[in-house]
Amino acid sequence: MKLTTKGRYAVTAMLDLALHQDQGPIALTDIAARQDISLSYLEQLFGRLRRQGLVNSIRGAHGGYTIAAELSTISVADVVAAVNESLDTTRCGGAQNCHGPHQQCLTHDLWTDLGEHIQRYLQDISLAGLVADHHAARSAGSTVIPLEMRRA
Amino acid sequence: MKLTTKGRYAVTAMLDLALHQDQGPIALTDIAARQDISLSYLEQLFGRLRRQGLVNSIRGAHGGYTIAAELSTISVADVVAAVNESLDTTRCGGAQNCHGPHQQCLTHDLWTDLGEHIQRYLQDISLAGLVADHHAARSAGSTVIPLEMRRA
DNA sequence: ATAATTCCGACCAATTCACTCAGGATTAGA
DNA sequence: TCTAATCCTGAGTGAATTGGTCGGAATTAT
Repeated sequence: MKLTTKGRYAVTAMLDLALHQDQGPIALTDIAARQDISLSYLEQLFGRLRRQGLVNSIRGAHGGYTIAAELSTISVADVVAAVNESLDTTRCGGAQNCHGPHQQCLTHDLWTDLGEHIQRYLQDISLAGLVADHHAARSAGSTVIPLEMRRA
Repeated sequence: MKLTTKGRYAVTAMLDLALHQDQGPIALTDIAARQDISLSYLEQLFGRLRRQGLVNSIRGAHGGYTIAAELSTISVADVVAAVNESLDTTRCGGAQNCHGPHQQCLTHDLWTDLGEHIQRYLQDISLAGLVADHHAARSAGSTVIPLEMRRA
């Protein structure tokens, strides 16, 4: 589970798509404009998202992308994994390279445990959850200012 | 909190150092041989660890490195942070770049929350804990074979 | 003196990130 | 049928990072 801005771009774009999915297929140019991400880069990311089955594409004029499943069934972990493609975790596949006095095995366990920890964390957050959070923040913003926004 | 093999090398080396600290200053050549890490690379890593105050160095013949504090007070997070040096987290420092409809703010919170999550996880694991785990695994190995080792 | 070390800085190949560019394929609408 | 919008593909690019290598200087025990 690699954590870079690449994954964050993908999640941001998927969230944008989820928030506008009632308007039919959404073109990448719209997402690029709203989220300030380069169109060509979005095309790369959505190529992977499509190949992983997270989105459907409609080509041609008035085409665009739609989300391919229920928002509650797509987790942030799915999106990140889709664009990263090689969650090689520890590059010491299995028991390999854990020679001699088992010292490398110990840190090996440490990192794999951490990896699973992160995986679980991101697996428990679905697009539906992000959408709900967003709407809650928006509606709360009109009456009560959320804690996180008071400082800024 | 960046998670690469660089941090894992550092933690592995620090654990090796902790396991041999009763033998006085440990030379990097020893750690390099035991852990199969390039000596020059270890020199880079220990340069940072020293500048961060995690280890002490003794120069000259029979020199080497010692751990600069109680093993229980040094966490894995400390070691990883020491060699990574720039935990820029989100590169959108604070409220910057979170414009318009707060959509970027939402994913921003998501990633900062995750970062804190990982930070807490690694902060709770000390070198003393790793050493204890290692000794537990070793002593258990002499009588009962641990589950992870039955397959290999 | 000599050998063992830490230190330091330069350099390097491979990879990844974030992005650009050019163009082809497909389709709705005029 | 033409045109514009859009997806799709692949190639290339500059900057940064990783994981080193190399050469040599400084320090110190023997």
